[in-house]
Order: sequence, then structure tokens, then C-alpha cells
Amino acid sequence: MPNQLFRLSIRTPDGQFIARYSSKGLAELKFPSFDRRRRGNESQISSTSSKPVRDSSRRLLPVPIRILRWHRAVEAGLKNSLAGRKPKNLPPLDLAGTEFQKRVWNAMRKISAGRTKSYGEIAHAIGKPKAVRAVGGACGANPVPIFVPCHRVLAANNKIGGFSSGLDWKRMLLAREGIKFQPPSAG
DNA sequence: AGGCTCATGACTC
DNA sequence: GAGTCATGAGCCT
Repeated sequence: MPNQLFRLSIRTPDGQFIARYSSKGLAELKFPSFDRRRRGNESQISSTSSKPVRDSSRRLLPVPIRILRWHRAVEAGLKNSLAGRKPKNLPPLDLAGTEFQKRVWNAMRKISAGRTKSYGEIAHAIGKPKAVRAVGGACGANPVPIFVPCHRVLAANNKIGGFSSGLDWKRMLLAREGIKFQPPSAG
């Protein structure tokens, strides 16, 4: 049977994020959709609620205390990250992907706040210097953006590259870490 | 197995 | 700066 996933939300000044947890840790983090940023929270689960939540198969399940603890850590860590600071005491991440993707994600996690690497540098770091495009693909498949800092991976010559959740997010995250990149009109 | 599609990079004008 | 091409991996059929 597939691992049960618990879905909990996090309210931030930048909108409502969604976190999904497996029994092994944080499995997914979703950016707010811009459509919902101005909407009320009538049917949303409060980030601090201990109410039962609906799982992916719509069953009503109590949230294990361990996951609630993880969630509080994720909440705090996300707020730090959104302010451009390093998150502390993050729970384990349960990253599902191919071996190649996990190597890319692991390499990305070694980029500290305020620093960047290029797709080519990541490719080199995992011992596949020519797999630059594949690195881009793995970045896009990252299930836990921000904590696995795909926004710190730029294209060559400090160009912005891409971002699966929208370049506006990437630009904002980089700016809050004080990272300079090539503006789109320059060059 | 073959044929795409890429969040690239390096090279040419 | 716009083409163009090699390239590895992933996802189809």
C-alpha cells in the first residue's frame, strides 16, 4: 500500500503553502496558487489546528503527533526561508525520485543561503558534467522547493534560468537572500 | 527501441 | 543577441 500522506497548510504573508507528509518526513511543499491568494479561508485547515484532516483518499484521519511536530518545524523554517534566512531544525525530507534526481537534489541542498550554483556546476558536482539539461529537468521535479533550494540554481553567466512554480517566486526568493542575477533586459 | 521535450551551455556569426 | 547544435534523462508510445 502507498504511504499515507497528510496534507497541512501554512499561512504566510506570501500566501498559503501546502505541505504533505509521509511517515518518513516532509514529502512535498506547494507554493500558493496566485488565484487563491486573496480568497478567504472558509474551508481551509488552519496551520495550527489539531483537527483531523482529509487525506488524499478523502478519509478523515487524525494527524499523528509526530507529523504535527514536523509541521511546526516546517512552518517556522518556511517563515525563515521566506525572509531569506536559513531554516533550522527541519524535519527529515522524504524525497521521492530517481537516483539521478536525488543526487541533483542532494547537491542543491549543499548550496547555502545567499549563494548560487549553475546547472553546469551541479552537473559537474554529481559527476555528470555533460548532464546539464538533465539537471534542469531534475530541478523542475523537486518536490520540496525552498528547502531543497532549486531557486539557487541559475543558468550560466548568472542568468535567471527557470522555475517550475513561476519565475516571480524565484526572483523574490533570490532577492530576499541578497542574490544578484542578470536582469532579463540586460546583456 | 525510438522519438520527443527540456529550468543548459558552448559555439558561431 | 539570435541561431544552432550536442547532450542526459525522463516520459511517452
